[in-house]
Amino acid sequence: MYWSKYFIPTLKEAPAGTEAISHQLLLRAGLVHMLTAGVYTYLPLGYRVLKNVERVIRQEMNAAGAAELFMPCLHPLELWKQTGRDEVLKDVMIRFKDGRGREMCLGPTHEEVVTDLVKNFVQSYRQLPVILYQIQTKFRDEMRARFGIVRACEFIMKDAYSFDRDAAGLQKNYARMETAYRNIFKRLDLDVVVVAADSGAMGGKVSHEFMVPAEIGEDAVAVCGSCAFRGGASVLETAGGVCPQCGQKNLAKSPALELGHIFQLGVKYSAAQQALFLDEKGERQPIIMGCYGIGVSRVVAAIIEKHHDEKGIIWPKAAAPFDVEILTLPGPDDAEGVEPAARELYRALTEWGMDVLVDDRPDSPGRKFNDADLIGIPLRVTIGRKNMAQGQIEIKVRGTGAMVLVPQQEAGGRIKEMIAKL
RNA sequence: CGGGAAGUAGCGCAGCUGGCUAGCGCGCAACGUUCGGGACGUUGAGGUCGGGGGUUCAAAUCCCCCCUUCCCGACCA
Repeated sequence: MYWSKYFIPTLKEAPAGTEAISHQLLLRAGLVHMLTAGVYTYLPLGYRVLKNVERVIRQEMNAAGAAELFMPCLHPLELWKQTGRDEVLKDVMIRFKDGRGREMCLGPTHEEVVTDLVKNFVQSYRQLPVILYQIQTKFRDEMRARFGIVRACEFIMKDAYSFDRDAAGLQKNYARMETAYRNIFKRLDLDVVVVAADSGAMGGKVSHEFMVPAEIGEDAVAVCGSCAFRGGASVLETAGGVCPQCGQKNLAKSPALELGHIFQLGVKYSAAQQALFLDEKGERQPIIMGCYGIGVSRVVAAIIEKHHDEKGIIWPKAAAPFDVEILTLPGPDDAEGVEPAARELYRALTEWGMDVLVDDRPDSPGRKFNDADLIGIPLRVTIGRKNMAQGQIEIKVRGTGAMVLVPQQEAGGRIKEMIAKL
């Protein structure tokens, strides 16, 4: 991809009224644009990041045996009345009447819809277990949207639902999902704390939240300053400031962002919606359910919150919109062949399967360097007239600042090696 | 939904105790000079001063109502 043909509207200054670092960098790096409070457009670069996060999630979900589908966001309110959640969630639900006068809502979550689906197709224990998931837009009428895409009215969520014949099956799928979640966050370089949580309006008895300590967090976790211990905020009350792992009195409360939440729902929905199956004895039983959510767009904000410096974003490899940015600094007549060298390297790297962005804009070096730092692509390859006169190309790692000069012919190979090490 | 702050060019802001043609920086367009860390010069385009009402000879500026955004709190599957 060539920058001059792409669409990356970077900003020199942070827009007024932005507080969170991730919010500022999302806007400054040209990743998102606000339409109205809590409603954002994902610009090409931000959309690439979103798709990368989704890819990681899909891979782990598929590996865990979940099947992807895609449910509607437009729901008849009638369905929600079956579980009474039209009342429970009425404050966050965006409701309206359609042209025929039917009461409708935009889905804030999908338990009712997926349960309705499954009850149509599952009649026997032989058809269980099954895990379904989707990555889809959710709508919540937040009274106070906050911190850019951290808490939005329209956002992307991965929601999975497990259906089992018994409690043992649920335990198994629950554990499987927890493992998948740990893998997902690890691959995205997010150091999550898993804590037992309240199930709230979702129902069920057991639930766990996946939290990442972050300044802008609206929840809290306990963090030990002396060892690697991290735990739920409740530890602070029970342990009274003494770390349960190392015994030091160095336990502190840290704000944290909730990125995922998994629930053992039991039969709350299946019973209310009559999602029943026949067991071996020929008796009708409600399906045992679990549900598993990840705030995909919030994960994007969390990654930025955790991976940036004063100059901009430092993308972890798995989320980065591109693997490599080639930055050209040709002279007026390009006697040194900067542009041809960039095109050749772009071709070679792309053939090797890398995603490459070439900043071919005819702008000043300062602007191009600063934009490169801002958008935070893991490797920056500078092809400039001075180094090219010596037949050399510069490669710099965004995260560490490590820089090497290599002969032009070896650049492709070196980049490949360096990418592999990230 | 309670409390606070703010809306002036695409972005960041000044002007506001009423007074000349609404200004600055960035960005944008053209030309020239530059060319490894947000270059320089010249010229130029770009505005319902958030909206409505009122006071006044005169309103970006004062008063009232509304809208929007941000922050704190309540809420948050």
